[in-house]
Amino acid sequence: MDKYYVTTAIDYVNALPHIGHAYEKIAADILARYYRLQGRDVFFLTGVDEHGSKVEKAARLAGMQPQQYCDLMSEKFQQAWAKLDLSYNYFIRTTDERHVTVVQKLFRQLKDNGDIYKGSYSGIYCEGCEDYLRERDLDADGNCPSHKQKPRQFTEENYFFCLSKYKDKLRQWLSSGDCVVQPESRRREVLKQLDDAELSDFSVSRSRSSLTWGIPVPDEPEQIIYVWIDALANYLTGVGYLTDPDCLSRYWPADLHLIGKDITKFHAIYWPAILMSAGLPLPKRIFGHGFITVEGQKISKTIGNVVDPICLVETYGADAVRFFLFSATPFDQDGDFSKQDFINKVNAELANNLGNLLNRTLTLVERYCGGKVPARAPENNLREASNEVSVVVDKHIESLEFAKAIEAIFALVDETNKYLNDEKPWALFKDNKTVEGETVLLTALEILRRVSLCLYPFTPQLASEIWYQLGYHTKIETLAHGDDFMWELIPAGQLIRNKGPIFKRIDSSCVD
RNA sequence: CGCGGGGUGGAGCAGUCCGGUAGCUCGUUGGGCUCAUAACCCAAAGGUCGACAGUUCAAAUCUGUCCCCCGCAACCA
Repeated sequence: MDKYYVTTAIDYVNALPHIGHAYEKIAADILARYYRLQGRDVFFLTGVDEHGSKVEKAARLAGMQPQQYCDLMSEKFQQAWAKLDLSYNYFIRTTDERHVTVVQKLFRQLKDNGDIYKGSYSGIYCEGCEDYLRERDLDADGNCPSHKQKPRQFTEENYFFCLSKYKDKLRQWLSSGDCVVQPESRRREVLKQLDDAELSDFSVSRSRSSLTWGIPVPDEPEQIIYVWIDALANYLTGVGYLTDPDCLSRYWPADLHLIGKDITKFHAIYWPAILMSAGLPLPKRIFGHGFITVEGQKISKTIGNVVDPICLVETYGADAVRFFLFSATPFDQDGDFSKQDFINKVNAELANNLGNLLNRTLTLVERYCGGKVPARAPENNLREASNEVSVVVDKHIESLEFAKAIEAIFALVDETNKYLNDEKPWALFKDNKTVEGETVLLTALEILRRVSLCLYPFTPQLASEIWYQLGYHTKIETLAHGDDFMWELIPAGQLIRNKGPIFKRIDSSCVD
C-alpha cells in the first residue's frame, strides 16, 4: 500500500497556541484525511518543541519547573488540536524519553562520522532579552534594540556541525528538480543562501552555563544539544527511529515536511545535511507555507490580535474555521483572517450554498419519493462534471492549492443549485412526470454524495453529517477503498434522513 | 542601490510565467421562483488593472524608471 508520511513543525511551548499554529496543523490534517480516504497508509506527525531557554524562561515566569510547565502547555496544545479535529497519529514532545535517546544517538552518530567537531563559539547575549542576539540585530550604538543596553560578548567551547562538507551535495539535491523544496521561489532562495559565505558550519551545542533546559551531549553533561538537532530529529523519533525499525522503514523518508516559510532554511539545508551525515534518505518534499495575518496585521502579542483557536472553535465550530482558513487563502502566500470575511464566506458557502442544497434536495425526496433514493440513472452532464471535480480536487491537493480545490467543489454545488432551479423537480412531480423528477433528484443526491467525500478532508464533521443525512449507516472516515467508491452511486432505495440545517448561519451582528 | 511580498470595480481576491474582448466571491439595485436555511436562480450598475515612459498591430500581462503599503529586529508559525 502506498504510504504517506506528513509532518508539521513542532511549536515552542512558551506561549499558547494561536491561529497561526493551527493553520499549518489543519493543512497537514487535510492531507492526512484526504490520503487516508484514498486508501493510503498515512502517518501524520505533529507535536511540540519543549526545550530551549525561551521555554525555561516562560516556565520561570509562570512560577513552575520547566517540565511541569511543558506538561501543562503540551496538554493545552493537544486540547486545541482536538477541538480542531486534527487526526494526527502521534503527538511528539521533545522531552519524550525516546526522543532524548534518539537525539543523543544521532549526535553521537554524526560525531563518530567526523561531522561534529569542537570549536569555539562567540556570540553576544542580552541580559534583558535573556537570549542570544546577532551583530546585525543591534542598533547603531551597538545596543540591544529592545533593552537599549550593551549585550555581553562571550566565547565558549562547543560543538559544530560540518555543513561545509555537504554544500555541494545539497546544491545538487536542491537543483535536482525533484520538487524538493516548495514553493519554487523558496527553493531558489535557499539555493542562493547556500552560496552565502555567512552560511558556514553551525553550532550544535551550548555550554550548560548558557543553556540548561535541553538534552545533554552524550557523556558530556556540561554541553547541551542546541535546537537544530534536537528539534529536527523529531521527524525521526515520530516514526520509530531506533525504537521501531518496522515503523521507520514503513514511513521514512517523509513525503512532506510542512513548515512555515521562516524556517525553510533549517529544513532545506541543515536537516538534509544532518540526514546525509547519518546516512538516511532525504525527505521527498518540503513546503514552506505563508503566514496568517489577523485583520490585516501580523499576529503579535504587542498588538494584541492573537486569535485563540479554541475560543474560535467554541464559538463557530471547527469546520467553519478549517474551511475559512483554506478557502480564502493561497497556501504558499500570506493570508488574512478577518472576522467579517470569515462570517461572510462561511455563511455564503457552507450555509447558503451547500447546506441549503442538501436541505432542499432532501425535502423534495421526502415529499415526492417517500424519503427513499430513487432508482434512476443520474443525468450524465452533471455526473461528468462531478467526475471532473474529483480529478481537479486531487490535482490541487497534491500541489497544496487548497483554495483551488475548495473552489472547484463549490462551483459544482452552485451548478447543482442552478440545476434544481432550471429543472424544477417540484413542478415535474406535480405534472406527473415522475421519471423526470426522480432523475433530477437522484442526480442531486449523487452529487451531494461526491461533494461530501471531496469536502471531508476540509470539513470532516460537516461532510459526515451530509453522509449521514444521505442515509448511510457507514462512517465516511471508514471508507478507504482508493478511487472506486468515488465512482459508485448512492444506493437506490436508501432511506434519507432529513435532519434540518447542517450548518447554522452565523449571525454577523455578533461580531465583537 | 540590502532581501522579499504586494498595489486590479465599495470590500476581499484570481488573471501576470506562455501578451489578444478584465474574471470570481461578498456587497448594492431590479427581476424570477416557491422545493429550501430572509434561501436559491437571472439580470444590471460599478474598474483609465499604483504612476510615467518604452517594445508591439495589440500590455493588467513584456522592458525601464518612479511612487505607495507590508514583512525581513523584538513577543511571533
